[in-house]
Amino acid sequence: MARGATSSVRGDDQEVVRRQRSPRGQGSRLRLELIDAATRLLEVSGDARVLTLASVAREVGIATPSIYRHFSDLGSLVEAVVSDSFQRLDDALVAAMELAKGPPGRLRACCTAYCGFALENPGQYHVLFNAYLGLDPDRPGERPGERVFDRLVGAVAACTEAGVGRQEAPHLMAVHVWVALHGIVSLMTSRPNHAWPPLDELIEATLTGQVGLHGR
Amino acid sequence: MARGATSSVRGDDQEVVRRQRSPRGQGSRLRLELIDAATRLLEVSGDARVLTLASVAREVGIATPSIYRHFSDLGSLVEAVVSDSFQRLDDALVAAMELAKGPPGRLRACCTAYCGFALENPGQYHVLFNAYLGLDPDRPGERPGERVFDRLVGAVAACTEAGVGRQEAPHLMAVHVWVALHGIVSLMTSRPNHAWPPLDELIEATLTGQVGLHGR
DNA sequence: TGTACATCAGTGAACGCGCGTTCACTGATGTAC
DNA sequence: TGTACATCAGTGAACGCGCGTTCACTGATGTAC
Repeated sequence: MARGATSSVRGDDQEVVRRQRSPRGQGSRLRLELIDAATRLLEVSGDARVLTLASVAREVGIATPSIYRHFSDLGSLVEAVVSDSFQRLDDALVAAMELAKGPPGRLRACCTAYCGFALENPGQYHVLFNAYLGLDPDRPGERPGERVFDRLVGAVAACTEAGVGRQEAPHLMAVHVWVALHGIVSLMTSRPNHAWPPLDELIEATLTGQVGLHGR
Repeated sequence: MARGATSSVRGDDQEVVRRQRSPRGQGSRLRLELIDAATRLLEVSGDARVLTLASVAREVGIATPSIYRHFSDLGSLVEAVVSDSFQRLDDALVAAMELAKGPPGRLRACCTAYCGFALENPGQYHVLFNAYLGLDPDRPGERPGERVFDRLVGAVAACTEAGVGRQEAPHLMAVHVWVALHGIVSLMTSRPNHAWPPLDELIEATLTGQVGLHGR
């Protein structure tokens, strides 16, 4: 029986030592490893409600109770994962926009990066934007992902200010773009067998139809 | 201890007899009750993976093993619920279109009914269209909800044939409309605190931008 | 009309499993003296 | 330089719970004779 042993063997023949203990001052290393492991598991399941402390511990290679040193419960671990994921999504949008030129180019880059993140990390994206995050809907200011939406508003507004595209309320046009992008990535993920047009055509149709952008 | 008793009392003072047994030939009544109960529970959770046989049995008021008389496992119960829900969504679309006049009116009615179903039954809608239905993505022809999409294609095609709206491939325009509608209802459900424009404006913006329909 | 019997719809008890949570603990390592 | 000790990072055992699944069963009711 491998239980209680200090090492185990994985199917791929790689010996996995039961995770080396962090050196003295660096107990918070495990914290980061826990977030990483939970992120990987959520990427597979796409829902925080099926995540268990036991599975996270297994993924990291520690005993389940060790998690309590770093997180008071599963909820706060998930919270950490979610805020981390939102940050990486936002970073991806900012990085993509920095590389692009001109307001329409930056809006296009923003949309492409948004879809890219969602399609490369469908599970994480689903955790971030599905309805069952376990948020308190009554808590005021409880609007996770609002910063991401604001990037979109900013990118649309820059077009409007530059006289490119339709001269309508940027906030409203951004809503139209957001729902379209969300619909694109959600359905492409959940219906992979559907006959989808190429992603950039879907994005372009959205920008044309909702912001009045034309051509690339 | 109430366990094993033949009745229990609900909080609302209503005595609930532990469900009356079906008369002889009508054992399949429980089958329908199970589907109903599972539908209610899925409406709350929005994910088939957190549904349990025990919770369904509790909801109906029977012993858990009784479910096995009607469904071999949780999966086949969920399958029944899903196919039932898809049917009701499709029925809703057809009914709405029958009441409307003219191709653009029928397309609008179809979109409105689609969103109506999703916003009135967000949990069910989420079960139907999220990625984690547990479908085998490799099984050919495994495209649940395709019939619903085809309604949209038909409604768009009718407009095109009548010379209303943009003269482009109906199938492609229907894809654009579908992703937009899905995005609208998914995000409105998951971000109820967001400052959403009225639903019909969102739908109208989609029909204008993607099908070239103007005015109501 | 009466009765034995088959069938039907559903139950109760039991089992093993994975989980969350608690508790006292271990054992390596840095540090004070 | 040596050593006692505190601290830090993480463990193992135990518990109760809800779950899925099995099994032999119960008891009402329709039916054959």
